[in-house]
Amino acid sequence: MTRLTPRQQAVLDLLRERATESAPPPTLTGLCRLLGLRSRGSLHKHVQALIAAGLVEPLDRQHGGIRLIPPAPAPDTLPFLGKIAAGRPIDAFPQAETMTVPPHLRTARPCYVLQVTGDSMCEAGILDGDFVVIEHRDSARNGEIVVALIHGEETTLKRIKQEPGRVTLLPANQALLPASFAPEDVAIQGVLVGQMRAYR
Amino acid sequence: MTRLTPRQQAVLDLLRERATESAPPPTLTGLCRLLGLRSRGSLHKHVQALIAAGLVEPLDRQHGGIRLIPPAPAPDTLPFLGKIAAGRPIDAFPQAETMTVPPHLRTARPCYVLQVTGDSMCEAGILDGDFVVIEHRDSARNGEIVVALIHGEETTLKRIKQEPGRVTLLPANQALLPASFAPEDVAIQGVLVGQMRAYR
DNA sequence: CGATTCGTTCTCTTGTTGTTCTCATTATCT
DNA sequence: AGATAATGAGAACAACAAGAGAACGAATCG
Repeated sequence: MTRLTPRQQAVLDLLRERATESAPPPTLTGLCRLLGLRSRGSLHKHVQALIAAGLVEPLDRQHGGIRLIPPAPAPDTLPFLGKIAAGRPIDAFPQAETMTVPPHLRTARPCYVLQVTGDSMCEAGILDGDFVVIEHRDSARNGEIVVALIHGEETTLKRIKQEPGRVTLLPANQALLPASFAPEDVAIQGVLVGQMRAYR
Repeated sequence: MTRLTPRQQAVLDLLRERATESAPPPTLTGLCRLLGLRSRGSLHKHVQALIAAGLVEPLDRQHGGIRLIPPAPAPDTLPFLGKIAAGRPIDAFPQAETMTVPPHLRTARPCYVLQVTGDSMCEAGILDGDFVVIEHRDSARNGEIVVALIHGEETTLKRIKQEPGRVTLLPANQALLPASFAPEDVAIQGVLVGQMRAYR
């Protein structure tokens, strides 16, 4: 497979950008306006190149015109959403960056990546600066390490213990103490499924 | 192979610098501007010398947007050589399996992947079952975590401390003790550059 | 039915790319 | 001093990317 030209890459990026929004797939004419082009014929060449490269699939003609649907955006790249610390909310990046993640560090369900700041989980082998892969879901089993939103404000990475009428978040650092909350004060935002660290 | 001229080395350095960024490979004209040159023809000679030396590869798309890609563009699959433990040699797989590794967990030099068994490095955040990315080289700086072959028999993962006439391997587990050897009894097989863990 | 919009195909033009060539300048070595 | 290599400028060329625009068939809507 030959490499993409810069323009083809731009078209692909735009398609992937629009894919996340719950909007209908754009038409050729719509893409032209988004790219500032005035000729559908020119854009058609780029799209055909993307189809030939297996990066995009055309949709059958149903509602007036053929529309393009972008494919699964590269299975081993996940969105990198920002940093997480004990006691601070997530510093979310405005635009989603991505990070490539080995398949065995993630699950088949939607996942995302955070970078840990702080040593609240150091005894569990999660150090300051590590990257963690989080499976996005809103419930967890006891003993799992979760991303928890407390009081709608703070987001933290802790091991969870759920009892009737009480939720306890346990750090893995002897210098820190467990904290208990009412179940309605804790919202689970994901469960730890993988971890990575670079030594440099 | 003849030596590189100073100018060729400068071009190579610049290409390697730009390689880490996720930007598209530069064009000849772009490189000219970066180097302060006004003639693509002159730069072309240097690039051809680098290609002849096998240090750089041109892209296959001929005529019309050929760009230069620096060598060893870090394929994201590395050989997975087996398991490593404190006190046992590497259980090498007969045929090399491979594992995909994110680019930021490895270096530009040759690397491979091992799986850790045992808890001898647990206080450094490396637990039983973790995967470690090792850069293949035969020397290390003090304080780095290395794969060391002892007496030509046992292979272990430890933090290294090299003194005149003595090499000490320090585990990161209070239950274990450091071990000192003569320099000729310890062969460094690689240095830790990355680590991964799957929770499942 | 006609009007509109869609994808598709085609030609033409423009700009940029890598490539090759000649020539001038400078530094280094014998 | 003279020879050699390194370096750069600049011109010229063919190949390609990219866009504009026209034309065609098919499908939808009023």
